[in-house]
Amino acid sequence: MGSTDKTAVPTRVRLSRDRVLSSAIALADTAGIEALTMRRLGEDLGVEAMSLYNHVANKDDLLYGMIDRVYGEIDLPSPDDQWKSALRARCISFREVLARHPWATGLKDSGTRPGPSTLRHHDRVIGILRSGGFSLALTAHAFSAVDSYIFGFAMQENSLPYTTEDESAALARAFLANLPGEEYPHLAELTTQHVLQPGYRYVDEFPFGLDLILDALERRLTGPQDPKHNRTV
Amino acid sequence: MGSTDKTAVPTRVRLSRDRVLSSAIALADTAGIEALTMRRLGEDLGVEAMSLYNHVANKDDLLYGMIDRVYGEIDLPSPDDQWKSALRARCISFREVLARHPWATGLKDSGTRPGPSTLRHHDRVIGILRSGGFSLALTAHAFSAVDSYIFGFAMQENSLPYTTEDESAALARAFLANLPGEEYPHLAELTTQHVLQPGYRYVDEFPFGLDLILDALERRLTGPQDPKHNRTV
DNA sequence: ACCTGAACACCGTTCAAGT
DNA sequence: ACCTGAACACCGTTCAAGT
Repeated sequence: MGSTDKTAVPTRVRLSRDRVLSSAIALADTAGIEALTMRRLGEDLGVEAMSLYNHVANKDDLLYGMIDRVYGEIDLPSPDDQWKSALRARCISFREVLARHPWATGLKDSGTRPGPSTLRHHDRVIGILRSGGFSLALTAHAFSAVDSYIFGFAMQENSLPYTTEDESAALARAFLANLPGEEYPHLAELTTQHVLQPGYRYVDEFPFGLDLILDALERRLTGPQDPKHNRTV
Repeated sequence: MGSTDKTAVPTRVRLSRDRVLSSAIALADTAGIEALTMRRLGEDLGVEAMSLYNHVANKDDLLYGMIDRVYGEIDLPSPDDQWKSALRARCISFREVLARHPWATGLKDSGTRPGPSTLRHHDRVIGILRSGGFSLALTAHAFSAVDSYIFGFAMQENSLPYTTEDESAALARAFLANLPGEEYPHLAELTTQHVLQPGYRYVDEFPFGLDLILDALERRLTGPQDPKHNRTV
């Protein structure tokens, strides 16, 4: 329509890998990963599904690209900061990113084909620990422990069937109503006396476990050497 | 063939929800969760896909049933055991179960519709912590921290592209060959100097993080009260 | 070089029909 | 009560054809 092109054809933004990835992430964020189909993604971009294959090799490649974008969103702490506060900030940012992109939590492809943002991120985290005095073995231990916790927490958080606090309470109440309390007394007690108390939000559990791990790592680092776990290289 | 039935029709084992679940788990274990389709599952059971709908409501219901079976496989420690060793044994069993059924790790449905085995398991874990002297708040903290770690570890373990130690080394070597080492020096160092050292297996990282968390929980339990995290009910 | 239409081999699920 | 065949509305992906 109002195009000043000499051809009367409406100017169309060219497709690109970047645009495909951005649109795919937006779609997965808003409609869920199961809504991300090549046909629907093409529709969102005003293009036939088959055109996407000019910019991504296949759907797996698309998912790899999306995952690398997610890693790129995590705040990269400066390597000059003190290891504990730097790592803590990075972990908090990581969880927020995974909450923003729930579909990314279960995607197991990050390990197989890490993209440039993923590699940069990993290198920085390792560097922070090494600068903080961690041996190679303790660095591997720490990285594994911390990221396992974050991934697992995000997964549990995402698997909760509610989003708002009100919904949460309503569902916990419904859950409790169906629960044979005499059969599961401890579960019933924890639900009524703790989870259903005003102000409870599962996400608030995150810092407890994170600080538990970080404090324990600090103790392993500065305290007496544990020959079982903290052998030097 | 050799049937002693009065009808000459070969006796066929009747379908049942139990048989459907067992067959589905076996299929997912051996061929991967993406191979678990209603048609393929029907084939394995010698039946048309549509017959399955007489025993499961739909595919989601099938997955719920499978998840509950998985929870049923976790060793339930006796509630009379000391909390730390009981919880530790349960965590080790849990990780083993998830390694046996990798498809169960990413399934987020456990929280939404817990089955009887899942409820029994949760009730027992909560009971062990409560008997060990954990407040309700600390019980919730501990449960979340420990299970986040286990789920996340299993996810990372399952996302590794190899299974045997030799494969692992070969792939790490290939990874390293493609890695621009000057761009990611810390990642390159950790890979060559630690991961590629003989005898390294990622699964061996598990007890480090687990004991890190359990020791820290014990300290929170017996040590000076932390008003931020360990408030009583 | 990039986009498209038709086609292929799949999905989960429904429904009426069989026994 | 349980099983089936055909059908529906989807998938990811290929391939030759268009521009």
